[in-house]
Amino acid sequence: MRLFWQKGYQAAALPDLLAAMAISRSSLYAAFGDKRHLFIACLDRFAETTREILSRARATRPPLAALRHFFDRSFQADHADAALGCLLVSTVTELAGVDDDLVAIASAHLARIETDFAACLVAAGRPSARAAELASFLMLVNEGLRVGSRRPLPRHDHLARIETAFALLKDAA
Amino acid sequence: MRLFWQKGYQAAALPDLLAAMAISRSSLYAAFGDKRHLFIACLDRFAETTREILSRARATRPPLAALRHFFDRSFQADHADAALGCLLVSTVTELAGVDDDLVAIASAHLARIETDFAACLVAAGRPSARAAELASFLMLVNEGLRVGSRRPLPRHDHLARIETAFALLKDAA
DNA sequence: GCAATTCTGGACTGACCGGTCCTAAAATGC
DNA sequence: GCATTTTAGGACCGGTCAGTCCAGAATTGC
Repeated sequence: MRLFWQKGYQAAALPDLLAAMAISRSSLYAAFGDKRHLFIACLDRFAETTREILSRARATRPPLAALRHFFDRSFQADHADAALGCLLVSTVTELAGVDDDLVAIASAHLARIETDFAACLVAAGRPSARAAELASFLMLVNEGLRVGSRRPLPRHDHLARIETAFALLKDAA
Repeated sequence: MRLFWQKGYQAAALPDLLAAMAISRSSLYAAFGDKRHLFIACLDRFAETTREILSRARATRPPLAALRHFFDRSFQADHADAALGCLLVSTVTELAGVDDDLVAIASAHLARIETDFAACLVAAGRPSARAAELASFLMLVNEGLRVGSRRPLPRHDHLARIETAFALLKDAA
């Protein structure tokens, strides 16, 4: 999963995947069928762990703080995956027009995450229509941040972007 | 350029490119050297035409309306390129970790566009520090919208996202 | 209208891709 | 501890990739 995350679907070659998984070709094909189905399994797993980040944050924080934590977490100094962005977002941009079925899967996962955002906002007292609108905006911010995190910008810029986005959100909410 | 825009760098195969350009292999190699340099030429051209959209809008509109037009334009009903997103954004996500030199080129173009945003905001009376901050936010919105436009969502959702983002921006500005 | 030059088309190459297959090793059941 | 079943390893396959090359067509200069 990490290799797909770093390199994208197309650029992750089978020999690299095998080395990363420390198994042989036939084992991979026996377990997953082909590269594409392995990738789908990675998309599912990525979405699951991503949603867990938010749900775990909600267990220990008020709803809005949990949301903020969700965005901050990826950019913490000790976080090695900060520059990798989001596998789902990268998949959408890499494979749109190339493999639209995979894009549909990734997009559906993003939609579920957006629903989680909305649930968070409802828990924070927003009416459901407004929560949906703001959740859509948060997903927009998420997509933008994940693209931005793959750009060679100073770390401070990334953090400032989150800060500005949440400042605007706070003013409006 | 349109083919790279639709399919991305890796998935745009040379035979497809030749067909789209209606020239032969040797002509392409004589003119551009290789696929990679052709792609760089496309990145430059894309950035140039993108910046012209904003500069032309500024010639006939007040600064903030020009900015809004820049974002609206891509999603107009008659616009065939609406679902293609942004070649620079797609390049960043597709090639980060694969060809970081190309990512640096695309990222530098995005930075120039962000500077154009900031100039717009300064012309609208914002102090330069605030203009830079909001321009960074607009670039975040741009990156998010261009990702989103490659997702199979109803057209209305895309328009609503622009609406929400600008509503938040207006409240804060 | 001829000759020198430039440009074009398409066959060709080596490399690498994803996927298959067969053999050998390991694990399991008894 | 042996026989059977399951799993792993790596050689092998056709296909496609980006890039090269040469012969023939078009263009240019005069």
